[in-house]
Amino acid sequence: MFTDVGPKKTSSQQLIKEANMRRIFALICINEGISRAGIAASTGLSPTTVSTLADGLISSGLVIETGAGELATSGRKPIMLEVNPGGGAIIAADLQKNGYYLGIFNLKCQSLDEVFIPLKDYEALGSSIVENTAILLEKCGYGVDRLLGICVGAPGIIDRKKGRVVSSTIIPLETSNLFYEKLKKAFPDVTVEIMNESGLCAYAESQYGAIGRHTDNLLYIDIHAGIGAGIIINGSIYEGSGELAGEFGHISIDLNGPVCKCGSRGCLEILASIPALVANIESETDFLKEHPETRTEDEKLRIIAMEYIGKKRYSGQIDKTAEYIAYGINNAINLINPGAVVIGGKITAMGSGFLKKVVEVQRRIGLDRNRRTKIIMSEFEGNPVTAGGARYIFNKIF
Amino acid sequence: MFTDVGPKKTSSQQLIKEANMRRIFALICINEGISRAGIAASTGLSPTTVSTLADGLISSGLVIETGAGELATSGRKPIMLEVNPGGGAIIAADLQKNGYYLGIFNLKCQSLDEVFIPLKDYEALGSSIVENTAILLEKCGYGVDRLLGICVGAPGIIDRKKGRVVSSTIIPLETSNLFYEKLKKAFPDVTVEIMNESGLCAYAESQYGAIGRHTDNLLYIDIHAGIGAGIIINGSIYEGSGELAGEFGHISIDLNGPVCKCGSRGCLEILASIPALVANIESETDFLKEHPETRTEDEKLRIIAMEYIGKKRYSGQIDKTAEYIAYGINNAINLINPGAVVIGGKITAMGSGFLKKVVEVQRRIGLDRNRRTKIIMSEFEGNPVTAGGARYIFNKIF
DNA sequence: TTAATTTCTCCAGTGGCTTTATTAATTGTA
DNA sequence: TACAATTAATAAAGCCACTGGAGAAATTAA
Repeated sequence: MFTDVGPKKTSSQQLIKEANMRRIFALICINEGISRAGIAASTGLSPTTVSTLADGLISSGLVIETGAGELATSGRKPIMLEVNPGGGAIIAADLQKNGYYLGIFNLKCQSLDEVFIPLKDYEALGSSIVENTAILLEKCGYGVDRLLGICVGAPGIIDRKKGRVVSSTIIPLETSNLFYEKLKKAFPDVTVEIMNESGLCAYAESQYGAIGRHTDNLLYIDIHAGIGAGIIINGSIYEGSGELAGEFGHISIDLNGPVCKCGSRGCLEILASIPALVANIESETDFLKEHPETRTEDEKLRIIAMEYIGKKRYSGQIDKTAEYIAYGINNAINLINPGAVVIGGKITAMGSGFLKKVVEVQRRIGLDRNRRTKIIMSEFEGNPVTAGGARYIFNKIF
Repeated sequence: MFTDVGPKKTSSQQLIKEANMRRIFALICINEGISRAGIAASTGLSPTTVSTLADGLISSGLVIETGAGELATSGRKPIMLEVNPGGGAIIAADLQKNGYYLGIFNLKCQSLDEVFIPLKDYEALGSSIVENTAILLEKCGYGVDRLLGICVGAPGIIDRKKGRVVSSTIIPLETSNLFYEKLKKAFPDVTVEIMNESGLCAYAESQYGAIGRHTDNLLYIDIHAGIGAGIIINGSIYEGSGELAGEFGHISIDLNGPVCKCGSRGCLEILASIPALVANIESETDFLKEHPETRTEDEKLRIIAMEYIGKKRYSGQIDKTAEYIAYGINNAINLINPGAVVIGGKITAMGSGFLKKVVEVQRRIGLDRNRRTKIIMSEFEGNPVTAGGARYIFNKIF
């Protein structure tokens, strides 16, 4: 996007120009409405340079002039520059058990639309995304040439270099599934990334979250059937040396605890996942007697949450889960000392009572100095996977 | 060091020049003996530019020509460029209980000398370092103007911005101790950094270690009276949002375990530190009967290690310690998935038998895919704190 | 209408990099 | 020994992104 500006130049000069262009564009992104003069003052670049580069951004369609801005004192009114929302579109997918969400975002990373596409056969994932990307683009008035990137968020272990889901307990995606290649082939000039969903949630929190925005290092804990984590280090998604970081569910907090399928004992996943919580409640309370009908886990969770929030029922089991999670979080804080820990996933159905218990336990067992880390529940509006994915693509390009 | 090259220039061009100079210098550092032509081929810069910048490096004393190099085919022999070891000196301190080590390193980060300075009164730390820095510089033939930086490695919690040791159980350094200010005042043009010792050990392993060199993410576990950790993420020392990362000792692996002074239960520090190991052996074996004389912990550890390595005694307690550490390491691997975990500190006295047990347990309890992380014992020759500190300063400057 | 002020643009100049050409040094061969 | 071939390093000329100052454009206040 930034490389087709002007004729061939010597590499280093081109580099400078591109870097300055990025700086200017970033400023325009952050400040909704800023003048050329404002950019010059803020960057230290000369007004001349800013004018030249801004004109380049305008002619490439990324930026538009939005008329005269207000000025406190006298003088010529500034011409305000803003990101051109229609200048480009980003597509983000969120793979689920029986299909996927597909969202379209404008250049301001605002969600324009999001649909759920049911999938019977995951073999067809690639071609399905290709089709529905075209549909969404058309629906929102974008030509295919305006597509900037596609991000696919998936549960499980990702091999980003090969663009594959290596293993996942949730979606039936074989290692051999070539949906990444299909996307690259259909949209050759476009950035395509496969990312772990927890990482994208973490990224969404770190970019948009009221708390997350203010820290460089953040841990997002995703509690559902499994327990995963997304880690933000120095503002970027951290994936570890083998793209395996964030296996929060297999942190052990009880080496004498129950045996986990991973070979260890007392893992959080076996103690504090949603299935573990439901199983505890079923075996220790009258839940099954009161609700004898066969139900899905989601339905059970809904009932449990309702009765917990309304009548404080099952608080023994839920508090216990909170304690386990607090031990896990405290271990993570001791190791990586993030500025914030965000709890997300289905467990958020339990509401603030659950969070309160987690915080209470962590404050009790944590070192004094580690109590500064904020522990909150995700309050993200919309789908954090697609929002994080779109933002990730955006920041990768610009 | 790089800023006084030539007259005033426009900012962006100056930036490019400096960046290219750094690139060239880095290449000369890595390749012992490289020609201007070789640099041009390797960087993609033009021969002319390389010549100009190399001349700048030579005239600033950082680089020297070391005569003609060998050439396979015919043609003019290249003039080899190398780092000028005498071009600068770096001083690194390693604070201990009763004094500190002070090492001097040349521009190739090679250790020239290292001395132990006993200290009765820690109030005098700053002036003592100033004095002994001058002595070491003179001893090695450096003028004071050749000093590039000083790194002080300290146990405990560091506030790097203020240059203070915030809390340490090992050395009696009050928060009010102004040794950082003293150093800055005595050597105003010089980079001065206070760093956590575990972080510096980790850095030394990641820069020089046979295994550590090959991974971007590394965990160094320092087991002595406490258990700390140094974390390398993307090749840099990671300190967390509050400079508190690496509190490995307070990771809990048994929420029903013994109460720790931190308020939690089953922390590694209370289960697997050197004092814990010695206490276990004293209470569960005949150690005290056989060695009734009062001894220091270090002496006890020496005896235990000797008998463990020679006669496999105390292997019950030592294996248990290894198991605890393995659980801690496995938790860390699950969370941050480093390429390597290096075990250091006094526990290394136990030799390869201890390491073997740690690896065995981690391999048993770890996820298949997490068994790829290498777990090794530190085999660093010399003092990793000063070596890591010197290297840290070097990489910060260049 | 004029002065003052602020925004934006045009023009000449600076400096770091590149390309092309030249000089320097070495090997191989007649 | 002379000379071509080859590689390394330097010199000269030109390119281009940025800067600073002059000036045009637009707006407010007097």
